[in-house]
Amino acid sequence: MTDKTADYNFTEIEKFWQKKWDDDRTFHAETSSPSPKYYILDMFPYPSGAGLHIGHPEGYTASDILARYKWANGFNVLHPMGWDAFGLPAEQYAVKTGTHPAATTSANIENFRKQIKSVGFAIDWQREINTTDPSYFKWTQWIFLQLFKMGLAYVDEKPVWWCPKLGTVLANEEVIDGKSEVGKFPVERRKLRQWVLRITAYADRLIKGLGSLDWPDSTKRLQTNWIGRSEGAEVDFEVADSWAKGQKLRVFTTRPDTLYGATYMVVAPEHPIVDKLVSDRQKDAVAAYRKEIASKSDLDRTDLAKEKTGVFTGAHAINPVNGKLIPIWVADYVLMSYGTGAIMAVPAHDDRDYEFAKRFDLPVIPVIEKKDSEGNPLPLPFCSQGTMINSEKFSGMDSGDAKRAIVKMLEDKKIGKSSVNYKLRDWLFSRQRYWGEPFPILWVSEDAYKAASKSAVWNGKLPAEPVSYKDESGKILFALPLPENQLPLKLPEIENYRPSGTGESPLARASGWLNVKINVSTGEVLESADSRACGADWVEARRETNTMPQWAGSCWYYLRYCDPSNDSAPIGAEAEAYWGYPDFYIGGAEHAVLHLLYARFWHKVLHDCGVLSGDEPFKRLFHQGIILGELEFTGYKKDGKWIGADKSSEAGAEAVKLSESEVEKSGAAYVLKCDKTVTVEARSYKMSKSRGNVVNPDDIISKYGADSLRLYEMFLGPLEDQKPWNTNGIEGVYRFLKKIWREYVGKDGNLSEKISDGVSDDPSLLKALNETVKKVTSDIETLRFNTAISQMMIFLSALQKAERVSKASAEKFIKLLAPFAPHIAEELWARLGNVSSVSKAPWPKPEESNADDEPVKMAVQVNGKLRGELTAAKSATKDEILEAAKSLKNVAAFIGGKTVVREICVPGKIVNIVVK
RNA sequence: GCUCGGGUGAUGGAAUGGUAGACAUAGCGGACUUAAAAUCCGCUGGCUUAACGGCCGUACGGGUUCGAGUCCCGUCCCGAGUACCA
Repeated sequence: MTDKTADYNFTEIEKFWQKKWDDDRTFHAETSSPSPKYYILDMFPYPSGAGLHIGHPEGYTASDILARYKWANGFNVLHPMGWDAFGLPAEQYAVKTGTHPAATTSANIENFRKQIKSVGFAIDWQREINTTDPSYFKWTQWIFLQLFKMGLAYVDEKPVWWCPKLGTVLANEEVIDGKSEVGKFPVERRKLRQWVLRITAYADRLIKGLGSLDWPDSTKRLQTNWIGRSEGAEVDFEVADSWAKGQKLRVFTTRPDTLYGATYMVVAPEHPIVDKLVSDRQKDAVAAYRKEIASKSDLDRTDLAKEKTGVFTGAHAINPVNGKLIPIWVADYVLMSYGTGAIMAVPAHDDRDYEFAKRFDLPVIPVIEKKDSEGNPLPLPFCSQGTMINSEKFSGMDSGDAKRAIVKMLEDKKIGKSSVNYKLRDWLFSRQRYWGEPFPILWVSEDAYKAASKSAVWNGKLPAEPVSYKDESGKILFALPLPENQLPLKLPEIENYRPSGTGESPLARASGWLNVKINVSTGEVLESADSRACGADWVEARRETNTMPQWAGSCWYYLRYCDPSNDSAPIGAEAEAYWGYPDFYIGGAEHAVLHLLYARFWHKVLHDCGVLSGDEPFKRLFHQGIILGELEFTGYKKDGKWIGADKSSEAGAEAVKLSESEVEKSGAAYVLKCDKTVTVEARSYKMSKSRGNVVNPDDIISKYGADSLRLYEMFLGPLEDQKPWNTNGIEGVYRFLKKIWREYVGKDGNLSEKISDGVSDDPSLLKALNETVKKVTSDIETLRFNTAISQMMIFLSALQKAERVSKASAEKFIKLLAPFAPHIAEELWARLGNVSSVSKAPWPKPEESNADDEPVKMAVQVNGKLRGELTAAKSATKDEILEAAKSLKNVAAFIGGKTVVREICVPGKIVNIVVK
């Protein structure tokens, strides 16, 4: 313990115990432990230059409470921390200042580690990891090679989001409303050679796997929608016109039951078949339309979505079910990237087709009928199920049955088949940046690739289909994986971190690193200029200049914590067998689709290639809600109407005068006790630098201590809710801690005289303590920390009122407090005479009371309205309780002169007497 | 538009269908103090009553129930996600 000061000197206490936990490695988890394991994972932070945000300690405190609670329950707990340290900010800083991103990163990590330690988390710092450490990204690269080998990584020249300002491409997920997620810069479409991961091959498994997971429903739904599986059919339509005889137009539809209602077809402007379809007469119009669309960014295309556009090709298709001729149009509301890039349009039963048909005066034929609750037919268009009409032999059928019947007919006639489509696209995996993991790939000629494929070095390391592309000079280059013994492939030192602007990363400027020779029999790599690289086996090779996106390192970090220094595998078999995967994973909901989907994908891949035994990484997931800034004044309302938007508003001048003194006095804008008809409106916003409402955890810790910060963040409200910060509110938990201190520590600094061995506690104190043990235990299990803290506050009031307390009870309470406020708990635990850490002391068990004569309070209602209250023994019979209830003065008054029709008595809860 | 989530005192929030507002903040009053801070005690949803008590009250309108903040139907408002995915 610290020196026996009489005051609650939180700064000294917290420093002392943080150092002791560090020195003693109190929270180090051994893989060889005989105890049951519990693995608690936080989403690791990006160590930004801005330092710890007030939101970080929220999730970390929650997981820390759980970790400490599990330690106290005899578990061997893995609660690690690490750094997701590749990323754009450090690189942008490098572009500006020339500082190496590694230097920025390591300084930021230092700062983050210091800040996180100052909150007093029970973290196993022996297992700290850093995604930018070569011993870590060696395995990120190794995993990429597994993906490559399995044919799940390929290159593709395709339109991608290019951000000129950032000089890089971005993933779909990183583009929000036509702007980059980072920096909010405009983006455009560009065709570039990119690495892509075949996540779509896992689409079904990624949906199915969700079923067994203990995740928030909303997150499961988000992922399911993101993958966007839809079942339907592919149908071939023959083109009727002479100039396009024999052409077939294949469409995807989820509603084959509406086939008889198809009155026209639409192909995407980019669809290659358009050239073949277009008639001479429509040639110019179609060309003009396609040009117009091509010049538009996707943002414009979406913006124009209000009014549908399109143009007739001049061609017609034959509806395969009824032989009718229907016109084929080109329109940008059909996307080339989904389905087949062509649709059959059924305006009667699709909103978009209906809108288009109305605009261009195309026929609308209803083929399904449905009536509302009053028996009136639903107006067109409606997209639900119903009874088939206008559909020849299918008329009269239920549309769901017709769907199956029509698909079967199409399959029999071989003009269609059932089919599944996904919204999910393959994962664009390369970035034109410096500060990321380099791809362990060399580009070589076809001959070199063939030679290498015969060598034992690459035996079983190459994909079934070689990955290749044609460079600007027309030469075809093949992707040859770097032999595993040459990992990690480190980044070269360069002077200029600016993107090359041509679509290549700054790595393209590191010519010594870039251009190498590789020995196709031994796999050795040397710089091009190296004189040792001579002989027939040595061939020219160029390294891949792209780097991996930031997601790569975070896709598997949870595995590395289990075995952080293993240099022969990403995770060893023993570590995997013992730790398995996180029992509990907590982090923000903003990662609901990206990180959490990518990590699941990699996990399944690693399972498939035999590295892992399990198929899903995160069995139990929880999202903490974000902490918003303090409530801010937004304006005044009078009789429900806005009378002033801000303090200076003239319209609200009178109201401002009325309330300003109150506002001044309380120092908070949202207090109103003025004119009753005037309300002050306030709301809270996300914390941001520009708004100036950022709360720095360091300031809170120096003013109130880490224990207060932890307690307050947990007391703020339910963990999963968004909630506003309120610096005033922290006074409450700070007072709570000071009160505890005063109950335990006397004025002389010794243990309070109130606490002594050998006294027996007052029954009411014992009861309060027992209730607190129960409530705190169950609330930790269910992560309801706010009510657990309330309960401890209730116990403290009981303790303050008691004249004496036994040492045993005093210790019990400290054990309950320890996960929440570990520093003060350790200090008081030590002052109570204990030598080892309170964090390892066994968790208190509630004592079940058997006393039948224990009095319980019950409410008494007459006709459902509360009329009185009574106290009865726990063992009292219903009759006894009812009699007591009826004899209550107020109850008697309400039932007097009336007939009792029913009596409800729930012992221990409530009595309700129904009278007439 | 669609899909979720949510509307409870001045504020953050409590309430397995069973005494609405626990706990805390802010406020008011009091004790201690030369004073302030700190600390302790009391009050604090609205209306009504001298008081006991009564009436109303969980966004709004209905319903189920002995009993509804909680369950069901409809409406309004706020927040999040998503968007021509055929």
